[in-house]
Amino acid sequence: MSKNIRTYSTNEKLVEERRSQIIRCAVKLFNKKGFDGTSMRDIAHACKMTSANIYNYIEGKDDIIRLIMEGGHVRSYQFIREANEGLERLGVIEALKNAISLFFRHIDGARAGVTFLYRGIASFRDDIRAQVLKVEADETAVFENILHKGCASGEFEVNGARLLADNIISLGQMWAVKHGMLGGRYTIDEYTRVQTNSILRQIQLNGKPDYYLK
Amino acid sequence: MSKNIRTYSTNEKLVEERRSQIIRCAVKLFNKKGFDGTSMRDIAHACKMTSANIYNYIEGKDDIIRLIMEGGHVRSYQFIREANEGLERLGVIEALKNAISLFFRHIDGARAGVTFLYRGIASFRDDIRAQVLKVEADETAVFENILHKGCASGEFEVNGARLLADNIISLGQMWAVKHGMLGGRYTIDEYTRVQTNSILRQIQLNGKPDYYLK
Amino acid sequence: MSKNIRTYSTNEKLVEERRSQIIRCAVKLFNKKGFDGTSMRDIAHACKMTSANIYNYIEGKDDIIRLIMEGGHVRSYQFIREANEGLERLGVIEALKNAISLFFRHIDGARAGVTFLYRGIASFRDDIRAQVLKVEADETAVFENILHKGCASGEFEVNGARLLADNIISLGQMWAVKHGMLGGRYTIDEYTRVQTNSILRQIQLNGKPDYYLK
Amino acid sequence: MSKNIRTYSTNEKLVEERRSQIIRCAVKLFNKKGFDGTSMRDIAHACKMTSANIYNYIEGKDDIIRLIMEGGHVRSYQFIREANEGLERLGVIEALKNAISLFFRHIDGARAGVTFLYRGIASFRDDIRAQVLKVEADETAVFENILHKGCASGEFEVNGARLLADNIISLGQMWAVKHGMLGGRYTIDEYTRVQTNSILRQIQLNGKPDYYLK
DNA sequence: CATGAATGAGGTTTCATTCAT
DNA sequence: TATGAATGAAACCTCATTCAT
Repeated sequence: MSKNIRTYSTNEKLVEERRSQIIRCAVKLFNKKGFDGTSMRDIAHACKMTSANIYNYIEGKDDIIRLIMEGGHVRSYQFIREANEGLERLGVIEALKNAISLFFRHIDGARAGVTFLYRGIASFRDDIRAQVLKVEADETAVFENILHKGCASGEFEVNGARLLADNIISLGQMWAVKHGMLGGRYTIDEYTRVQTNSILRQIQLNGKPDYYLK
Repeated sequence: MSKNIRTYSTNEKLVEERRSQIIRCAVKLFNKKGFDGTSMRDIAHACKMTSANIYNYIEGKDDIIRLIMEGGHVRSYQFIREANEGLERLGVIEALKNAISLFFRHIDGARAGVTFLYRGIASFRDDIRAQVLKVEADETAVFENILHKGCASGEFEVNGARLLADNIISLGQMWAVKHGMLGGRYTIDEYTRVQTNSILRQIQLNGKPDYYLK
Repeated sequence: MSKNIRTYSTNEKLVEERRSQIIRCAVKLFNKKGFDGTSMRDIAHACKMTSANIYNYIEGKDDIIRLIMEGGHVRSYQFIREANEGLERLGVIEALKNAISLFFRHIDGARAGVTFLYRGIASFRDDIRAQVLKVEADETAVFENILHKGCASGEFEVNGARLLADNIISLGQMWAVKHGMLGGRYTIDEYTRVQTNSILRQIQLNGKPDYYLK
Repeated sequence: MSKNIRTYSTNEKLVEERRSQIIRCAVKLFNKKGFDGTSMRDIAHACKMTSANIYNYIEGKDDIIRLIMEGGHVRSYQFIREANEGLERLGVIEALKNAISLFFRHIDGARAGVTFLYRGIASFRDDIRAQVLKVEADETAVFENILHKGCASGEFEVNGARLLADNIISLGQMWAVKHGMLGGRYTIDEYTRVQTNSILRQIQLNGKPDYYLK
């Protein structure tokens, strides 16, 4: 439970439960109608509470953004941890494939939140925006790191590791943001496989162009 | 001038001028605070009119979205025309490079509008959303078409032409949406060159992996 | 309580109470300054609510017209029922006198509402206007019916029953609309008696011109 | 031309012409949408002027009410003059019939204006309302006067001459206000004849109940 | 004389939030 | 803990009116 948001309840369990209820409903509505286009009444209605009651669990509408963000960050850092762990365990090629898979699955599990953060970021308050960007940078660093390591070992040949890392992140976000279109054509696993192939092609494994493709 | 939006002015020149003024200011504000988070007063203040006067040139706030969209579409279809023209004139590889370059420059010339449309699309009214998606689909088709042609002639080897086309579009949008970050690291020309290389690598020109890279 | 108008309150009693409060104040203001000349703030001020709170009980300003109308219609149909009942019980002459008396008292009990509806009718939305006219037609039919019956039985001699019925209705409305002038000269009972005499004189009871006058 | 309303024009002819144009259009709109529901733009549009230009001929929107009223008064006093003249020339019965006929035709010739004044009167400024009521009182006095004279000479037997006079006025106004309904059933001449008969029946010409009916 | 552009004031309505219960 | 009533502030938009041309 975020300790930084005022509560009138002392029952942590309940606070947790209500907040997740609020966030779940709010995110959906925000994605449909925008943050300012969604009223507290809308949210209250969607999560079967009264709007007055919502204020027992958050201080104000803006807190919902923070909660969504924090939820996303927990997942993000879990992804980062697991990906880095993989890098220790596996060779760079496998580590990259592993990281991509983890990342895309992480995104897929939080599509609504990712979409909201991605779309809304420009209009968030400065401190919130900074935090979101920080996490995105940390995620990007995971990939950049793997790419650098691959280059150092001669296994990859990349020019512009940072940008390729950015691209990978964007492909993930694209899955969330454009899911309306993509979701009809691919499952997350197919999407992961095809995009992984494309990425691997870009790291220019001369002479062994296809062995890594399943 | 969009003939479909009510005006109380009869001076076409002025209407054009005021509308572009309105749009220019509005887009910036929308990107900063979101559509619903931006008030007509904000816009009026930004473009040094009274909010009452704005209503001499548009019917309502929603029209601003339409105007932004229409402006974007004119540019989009110009890109489509030029890219298709290139495809007739040039070989597929050059045609692809040409299309990418045109597309990225098109995006760069309308970054604010693209960002707004891209971010806000989910919350637009159905008819507007449909139009925006239609144009995006037409843009995507340009790339898909080139890729198919290259595959047919044996010059490309792509699996998943449609998705690669989607990716290219997304890379363009990324330049607009993440310009805050990317703009500091690359000029549009550098960005174009690096991404073009990455894309070309993905079309798997076996045996001639680098001749096309400048 | 009108079930067709949106409320954010769940307390029916309160809704009833607030709505009647709103209507009572609104009608007075409408008659003084016209519908469009009266602002929601005016109304709110008059009934000691905030204008925002009014919207907990009605959907919009137009609903006030509907509520006024519906209140009037309940009374109108009560008059119609009672008058028709009288026609079954009494001879035509007594039935006519009874109906006039009932009608005038009905009008007197809702003077403000009648005045508003009568004056404003031309500018109401089509559906509302149609309803008001329908009720007025039903009221007129009551008198026309009595007059026809009297003619059939030979007790009355009227040429133009329908117009005489219209006239009776108008005399009633006149009591409401011109009450500023008439109210100083007559009580409703006096007004009723004098007008009843005039009406009875018009039905031409040959040979017995005065026996029915008290 | 009303000398009391500011003009920027010195061409009396033009002022007269423009004002009558304005009034003619405004009255129609007022009756359809109410005074406050009609915008200057509406009026300007209806009389093919610009709203700015209207202000060359009147000081403000309220002046239109005054102009309508003044136009009506000219006609009213013409009616009063002619009716009184008739009373000198004719016997009371003929004078009454003459006055009714004149009055109804007067109303018919200015239906829109009468309707507007009748409906709007309650919301006019005090001085305007006073003037309208004054004229109505003068009109009423014409009939009251005839009725008194007829009673004095023994030709009439009326109890409540003033109220009967009021009724006659109301019947005339009814022709204007309810013309939508009545106009379909009667011409003004038929309406006049039937109502005249009804009125004459009320003055109780014992023994000669019908000789005056055509 | 007539016009089009412009605006301050004010209209209706919504909303985030509070508070007594 | 949860609720329903209430509200100040602000949103979009319209209008009567002015003024330079």
